[in-house]
Amino acid sequence: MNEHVHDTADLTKNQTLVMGALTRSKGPLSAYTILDQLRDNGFRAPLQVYRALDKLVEFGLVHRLESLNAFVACRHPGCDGDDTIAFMICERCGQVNEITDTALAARLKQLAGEASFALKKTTIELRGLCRTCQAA
Amino acid sequence: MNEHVHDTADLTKNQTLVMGALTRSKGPLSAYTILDQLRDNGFRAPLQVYRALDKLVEFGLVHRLESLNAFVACRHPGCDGDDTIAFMICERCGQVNEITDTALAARLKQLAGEASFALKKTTIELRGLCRTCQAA
DNA sequence: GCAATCTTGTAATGAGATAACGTCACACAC
DNA sequence: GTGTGTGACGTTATCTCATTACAAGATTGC
Repeated sequence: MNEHVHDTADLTKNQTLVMGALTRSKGPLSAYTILDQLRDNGFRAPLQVYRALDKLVEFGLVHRLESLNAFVACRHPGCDGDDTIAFMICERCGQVNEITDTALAARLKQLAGEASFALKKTTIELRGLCRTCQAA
Repeated sequence: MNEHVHDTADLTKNQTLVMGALTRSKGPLSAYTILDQLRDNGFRAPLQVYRALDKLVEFGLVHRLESLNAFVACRHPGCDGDDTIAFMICERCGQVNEITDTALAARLKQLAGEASFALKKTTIELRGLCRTCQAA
């Protein structure tokens, strides 16, 4: 199986529907919000959404935001398999900005190394106000 | 009200009980686990725990781990009000290591600044295996 | 005393996630 | 083409996490 699929061609029907909902959305969506949006497409139970989300996250097409219990479509321009992604989440408009930074990733890796910690997954989520929302 | 209380003297009864449960624990606890542990002390409803936790987090005595939906007592040696804390969470034994690093905090602050993002709260959680658990 | 405020207790409910079951469709060996 | 394995799908029930809403005490200041 491909390590980092960015091709929506080989997605299943449910995965395509969930991916579509996330892509259409301007911000992150909860699994239950997705479920509601897809009721007309035959979705009836949370598990249908969660199963699709699991796969999409595995493919790297979708990210999970731990601090929101929600999911976003990957908008990272050159999503080159980097798994150290920082998210800037605006608490007012809900927009999410995806950032990768080599210095940041390197420092985290070094800190883990110093503690002899075998790093598997990194979660970095910044909460605050985006540029446009600070005016209001 | 004090910005960063590290004195358990002025806690209410419920806050003291919840703090005690977290301090006794080797790892993070969920709100409902705390509830179960405090049933003998008169706790009957989740809200009693959540209210205490809210305050303890506000005081800086307790941290919330977003990726676990759980809480840990602050073990940071010189907890000097730094709000950029990274957690290393062992997925095997559940132990949590608290880390502050000025380089890391500075880089995040800079990234936020470059995006004109008004940073309010930072969540950094590293999942993996601690030194001792890698042997097994 | 008495009002203002904070903490508490309780019940009910909302929101997020998974377990356990069975079915279906497809690929591939034989 | 029959059998078998595998992966996706559907449904129900259940579990965990968190909050809303309302009432009752407790504490402080005047």
